[in-house]
Amino acid sequence: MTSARKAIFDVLSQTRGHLSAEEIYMKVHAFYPSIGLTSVYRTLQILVNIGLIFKFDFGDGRARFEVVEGPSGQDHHHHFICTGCGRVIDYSDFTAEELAFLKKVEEGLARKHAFKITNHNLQFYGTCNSCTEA
Amino acid sequence: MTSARKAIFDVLSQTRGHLSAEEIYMKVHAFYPSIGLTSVYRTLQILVNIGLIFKFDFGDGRARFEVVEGPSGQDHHHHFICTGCGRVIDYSDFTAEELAFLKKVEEGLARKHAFKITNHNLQFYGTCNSCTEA
DNA sequence: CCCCTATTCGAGAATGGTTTTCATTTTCAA
DNA sequence: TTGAAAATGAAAACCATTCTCGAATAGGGG
Repeated sequence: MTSARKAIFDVLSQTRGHLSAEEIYMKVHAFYPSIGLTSVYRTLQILVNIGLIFKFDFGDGRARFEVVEGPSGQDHHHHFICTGCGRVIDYSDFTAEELAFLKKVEEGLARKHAFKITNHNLQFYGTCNSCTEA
Repeated sequence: MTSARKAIFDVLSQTRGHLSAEEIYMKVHAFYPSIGLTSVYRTLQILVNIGLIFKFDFGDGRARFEVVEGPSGQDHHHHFICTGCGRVIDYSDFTAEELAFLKKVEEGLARKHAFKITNHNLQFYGTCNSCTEA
């Protein structure tokens, strides 16, 4: 891991939530001015493949990235996306029920189709507080 | 709803699974040759907003569309995406457990943040049978 | 320290799905 | 029929992402 890659990973580790490639680029550029946008994209792809970060699509045309952070998905959470204003809120309750449910699905998939699940992504859509009022 | 829009919706209704905008365009074009790709994109956006179709992103750079088809999500299913070959397989088991789990999450979100959930999206990632062997 | 080779880097160009523009056509109510 | 509003298609624009390629860098022997 080179210094450029470490800088990108550090920014992701130290920032909570949903950064786009360009946002990451600007944050890294602040203290590592020689960084190029190409390297950001390249590094993000590597980190996703390694399994250190997640890549999300919230429907606004640009990918978002988050550190996995924590062994065995301890910081695992879901996203609620407001279809009114596009705001994204983390949601991490009901983990026990979720794990039980997901385990069942994984077993079913493995048994019926011989699929090996490594990851999942659950997103909720709806309207947030202020958008419901308006 | 105009004839062009009906043609697009009909194609989606009569085809199972995961069509891209261009695939839809080609299918509609076969019996409605005057259709333009612009109208396909425009109509798809309208149908998504109305709530008649879903829009998915499987990570291959193009959006996929499916009819909602059926009141109160009766044909609801999830997607398993093979990270090896990109294949997408529908999965619709464990609906009872899922509904119970999702209901809890919706209640939690409504209580804690005053969010109103209208939809959700659950995707699984992993390797399919043939990719695991290879 | 210094080569040497493979890897990584950044700038700019290219890519490609999607959106915008805009003039034309169609719709539909009066 | 008529006229305003909505819808249409072709082409251009858009823009996040990827590709290209020559330069810079890393890092393991000598």
